[in-house]
Amino acid sequence: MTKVDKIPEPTIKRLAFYSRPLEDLLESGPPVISSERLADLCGVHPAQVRKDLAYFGEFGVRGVGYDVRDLLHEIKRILATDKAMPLCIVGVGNLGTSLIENENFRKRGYVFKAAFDSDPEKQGQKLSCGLIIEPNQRIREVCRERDIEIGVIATPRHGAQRVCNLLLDAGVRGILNLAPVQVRTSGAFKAENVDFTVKLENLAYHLHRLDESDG
Amino acid sequence: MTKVDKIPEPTIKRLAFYSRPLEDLLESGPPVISSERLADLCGVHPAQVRKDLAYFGEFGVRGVGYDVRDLLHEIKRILATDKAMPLCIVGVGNLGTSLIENENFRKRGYVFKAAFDSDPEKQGQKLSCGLIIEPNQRIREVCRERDIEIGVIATPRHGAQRVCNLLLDAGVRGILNLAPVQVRTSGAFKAENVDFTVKLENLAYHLHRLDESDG
DNA sequence: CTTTTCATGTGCAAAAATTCACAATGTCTT
DNA sequence: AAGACATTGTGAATTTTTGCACATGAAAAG
Repeated sequence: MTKVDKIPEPTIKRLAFYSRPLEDLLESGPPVISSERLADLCGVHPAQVRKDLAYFGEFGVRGVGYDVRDLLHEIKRILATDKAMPLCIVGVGNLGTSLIENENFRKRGYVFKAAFDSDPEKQGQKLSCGLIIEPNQRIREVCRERDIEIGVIATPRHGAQRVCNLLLDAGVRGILNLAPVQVRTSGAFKAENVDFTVKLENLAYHLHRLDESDG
Repeated sequence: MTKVDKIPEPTIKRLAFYSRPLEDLLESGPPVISSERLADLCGVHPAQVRKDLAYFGEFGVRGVGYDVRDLLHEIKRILATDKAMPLCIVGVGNLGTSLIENENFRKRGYVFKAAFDSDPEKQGQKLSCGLIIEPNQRIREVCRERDIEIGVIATPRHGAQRVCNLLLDAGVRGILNLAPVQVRTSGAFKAENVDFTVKLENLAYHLHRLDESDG
């Protein structure tokens, strides 16, 4: 299907970037876009855009550019966001709630099918989306029942690895971890860690560096 | 101060990773750690750890390893998390609230000094941390007054770039953007974008790929 | 005091990712 | 129908990042 076996990881990340402005253009914008313009909208190099897309086929027309509708469709197919993907969340605090209610998740086919929390106070509560908060003990049973594919961890830091293990044991194949630890998975299971503070520390480093080189 | 002028960007990211297990070890664990063990805890290669650290000095003792306390201290100094860093947040929804109340931010010296929202309903409300939600029109005035260094954007997608411009105009030097767009900055200003759905799409791609190669 | 042990720090090689530069190839104009 | 023009797709060059392999140096043991 694809030209090479191994697609670079950064390419996958950028495909998701590319889809954002394409969605806007689809609603209001010219029906065709050049690699130069798309690159500019995403803050990357035009050749990068072309090379990234070329891994998966020849989607463009020389001298013209890429058809916005077609390209978006292709990217969604590649990233498998054209199908519904059942998720569950563990940890229904502020962060968890904001994810469950997040528009962008639903819009891309990510549907929360279950919510868990270890706090007995919260268990049994009904969320705005209709889900009932279940105790962590039921992770295994419920995930198998509802064919959950991806587990989202929004617990405090110290519970995260334990929850991760529970989820993998429950047949979940991927983990999105928002607790500030690197959770570890074995074998074919994949975990993505999102850590806001890492990004902040990055900013702080660069700001601080500027100060030093100035003074 | 440092051995080379240009420190690789991935190195900075990893320094933040390294600090996580070090904080745990500081509380309960051996006072010394080898690059091998630290690498293992962070899921990277041991030589990578050594090389990353070596950019900033010789922190280890040959034949022994790194003193946990010293190393953590050095990393915090490098990342400038040893000083308080004044933040503001724009967009006090679920996500915004969860950030303001986030323990890890405070623990690393990131203090929210102002909160803004464009919704008149929210303006004037008092948050649990004591801050009063201000209208976006006051961003310029308040940020200058309180010497805000970094602005966190937790608005819906479409307002993000406008808010970013407001913040930069208000003298903020870095942006942490949590809306699913790439916000653009000019000159010395730096923006970090955090997009959960990008990570999910990454997971989805890999899961889907496994399916295909199986069947 | 010498030897052994162990893990760091680092020059160098390999791998990965990015960018360049241009041939290929489509559309538009006349 | 032919030439001008624009933009893709891609091999080659460059840059960046990672990993190897070993000399180096500190501590512990004999």
